[in-house]
Amino acid sequence: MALSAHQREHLKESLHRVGLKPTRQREHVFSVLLTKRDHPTVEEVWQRSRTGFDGISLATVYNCLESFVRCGIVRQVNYEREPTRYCPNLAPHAHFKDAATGRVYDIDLPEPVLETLRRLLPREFEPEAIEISFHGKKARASR
Amino acid sequence: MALSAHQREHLKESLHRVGLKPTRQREHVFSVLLTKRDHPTVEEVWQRSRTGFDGISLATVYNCLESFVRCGIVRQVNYEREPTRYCPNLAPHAHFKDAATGRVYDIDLPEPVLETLRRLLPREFEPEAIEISFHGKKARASR
DNA sequence: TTGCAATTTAGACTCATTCTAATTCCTAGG
DNA sequence: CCTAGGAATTAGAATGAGTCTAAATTGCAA
Ligand SMILES: [Mn+2]
Ligand SMILES: [Mn+2]
Ligand SMILES: [Zn+2]
Ligand SMILES: [Zn+2]
Repeated sequence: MALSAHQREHLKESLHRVGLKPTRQREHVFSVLLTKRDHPTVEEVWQRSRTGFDGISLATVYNCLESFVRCGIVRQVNYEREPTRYCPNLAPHAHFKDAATGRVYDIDLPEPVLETLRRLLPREFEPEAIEISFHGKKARASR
Repeated sequence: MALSAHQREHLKESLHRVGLKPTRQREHVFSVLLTKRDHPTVEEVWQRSRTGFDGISLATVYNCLESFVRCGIVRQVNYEREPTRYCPNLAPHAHFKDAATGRVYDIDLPEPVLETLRRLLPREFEPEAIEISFHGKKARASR
């Protein structure tokens, strides 16, 4: 799936802010991330990218994803020491990993909850990032 | 520092529950974890263990720590893909990693806060574990 | 056109962790 | 005491996600 004009602009501008250029590879890999928002690993992004962009190298996928993280439009998600996953959801959210399928879901994080967490810290701690990960079972049901 | 009778008993019983035996190496490595509670990596645990138990191997330190995790008396702490750290604090707590020093601190987690977090999950999600990690700066002060 | 810097690429490399297979330890039974 | 057998320990090899290197390729701007 190709990027919309709006998405392409978002990417271009974000990259530009950190001195990087939009390239064919970056646009394609970004569109792959947006198309199926299931927190893919680098290998998965690579496999998906190869259909629609043959010859793209694994190294380039690593590089593209690193660029996106650097310019703040993608987050890395780590569970234990498994391969890093990538998430283009820019809203504050936690992650839930289903033990049965390995799939990772986004969980919305309201600002008041974040504030509650920040208040747990003694005065001398100045947090720059908070990461919340759930792990458990997801029952079949709804949606 | 040697284990107290109470600590030795705790270790013995915990290992026993999962079919493992207390050994000289396990007791020593466990005492190392309790002596300086700064979330050491395996390498650090190994270095500390070697004074007081010469000849203990890195493989054994890996094995001991895995045993402790398996029987529930030690937690693994991961930040990004850095080497795994180990924590013998059994109370529910989050972690704060100081960007300047790399040191990891325990942050107490009151049950009501955990409950608030669990309530963020849609009905079909059944969490078994919640992990909360802060990252930021810690100002000099207090203590 | 040409020149140049950024990007892409293949493949080598790193290093935390896991695995393997050989030794050592412990202890229950004789 | 002895000894057999299972558990634990050990050194070193293997694994694999991620990083690095150095050589092509690309895309612009002069
Ligand atoms: Mn983690
Ligand atoms: Mn993490
Ligand atoms: Zn996400
Ligand atoms: Zn801790």
